[in-house]
Amino acid sequence: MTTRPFHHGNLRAVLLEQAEGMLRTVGSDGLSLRELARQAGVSHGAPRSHFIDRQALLDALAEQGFDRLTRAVRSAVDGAESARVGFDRVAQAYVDFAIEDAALMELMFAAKTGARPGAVQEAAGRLFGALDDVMGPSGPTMADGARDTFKLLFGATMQGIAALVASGRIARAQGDVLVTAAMAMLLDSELGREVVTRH
Amino acid sequence: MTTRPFHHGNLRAVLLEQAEGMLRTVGSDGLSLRELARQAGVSHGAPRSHFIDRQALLDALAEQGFDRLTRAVRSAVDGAESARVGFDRVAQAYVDFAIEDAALMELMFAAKTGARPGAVQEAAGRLFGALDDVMGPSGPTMADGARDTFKLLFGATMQGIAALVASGRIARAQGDVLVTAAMAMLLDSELGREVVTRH
DNA sequence: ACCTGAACACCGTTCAAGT
DNA sequence: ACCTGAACACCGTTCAAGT
Repeated sequence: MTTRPFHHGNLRAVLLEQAEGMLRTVGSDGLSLRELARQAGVSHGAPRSHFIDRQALLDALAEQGFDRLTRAVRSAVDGAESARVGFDRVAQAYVDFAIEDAALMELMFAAKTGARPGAVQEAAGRLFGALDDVMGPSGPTMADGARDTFKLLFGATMQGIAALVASGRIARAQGDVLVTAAMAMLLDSELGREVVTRH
Repeated sequence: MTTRPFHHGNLRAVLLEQAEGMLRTVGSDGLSLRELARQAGVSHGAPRSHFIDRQALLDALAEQGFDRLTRAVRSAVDGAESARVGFDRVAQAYVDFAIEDAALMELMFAAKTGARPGAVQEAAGRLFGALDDVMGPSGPTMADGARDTFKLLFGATMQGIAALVASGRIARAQGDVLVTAAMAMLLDSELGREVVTRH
């Protein structure tokens, strides 16, 4: 038998997994390092070996969140027969994620009081990059930055809709209506028709 | 002379004003009731007479924020010669507010872990109502809910753009580009042309 | 009605010490 | 390299007591 049951070299991963669950139940305000350590069966000082402070844990959670959302986006794109269907599925995956893990989403897009570490920004960049795959190849006459504008507008709109649902301001069903309306608006716009090519 | 310099019957207002400033510098995580009491020159138990707990103070801040944003929206609409100009000005005011007071904006649209008190939801409703004034009178052939869909989409998009800027993901200038693109998209869309009448 | 101040449980962070 | 456990300063909340 061993006095260190499972967390032998993987305490960091265990803490992150537990923290993600705790985030869903008590929110980021209620997330406590000491409680996390207790649940993991280690001393309250143990997390220090993996996260320099509480903010470092929150940043790691945000980074992990971006990577998970990126995977969800990629998987939504896979097998979509057109850019239009791909975008509709990505939009739904995006909003689903943001509602299911509202506190995590807030962490990912939180206003930076201090400077954000590079790892989080890079993970955000990977999400941004995944959206390229939905848009198809870049056209020859495409204006500089038009694709970026479209991608950012897409992300901003989905995140805004999800925030309305997560805050209880509107019902989930109305959120779906907004997603449909937003996608029609985005894809049928001049910018959308210029930028989203078929594939 | 008096031992209670200024806070005599208005401690609540003083605490709220200080808290709003504190929110800008340290964020909502760093907002401490005891520090607030210290700055106001009262004992650490004094805030309890006005806010039952920390969450009650945060809710009061959110409510106050909605009312201030509502005033900003109303003032942006005043004197606008057309719905189009009105919406452009409202959009700018909205994003300005959200960037200047990013932490407050997060509080206003935060995911509800517990139930939100009615006062906050009502203040949010007043903001929503102010947007009606920008849209002009409702047309006779207008589909049910189309106006609501448009208003919500407008708010969601602006909030999403502001979150991208506030989180340092994009620069302020790029945020302005997104606002312009979003307004063109919204107003030129089928929904927009149906819903925004001239006045 | 509003504020004081002691008391309590909890927290994040630091750090010397162990393995 | 990773974890323990004491120590410290700080916090939210409660509550009897004062005015």
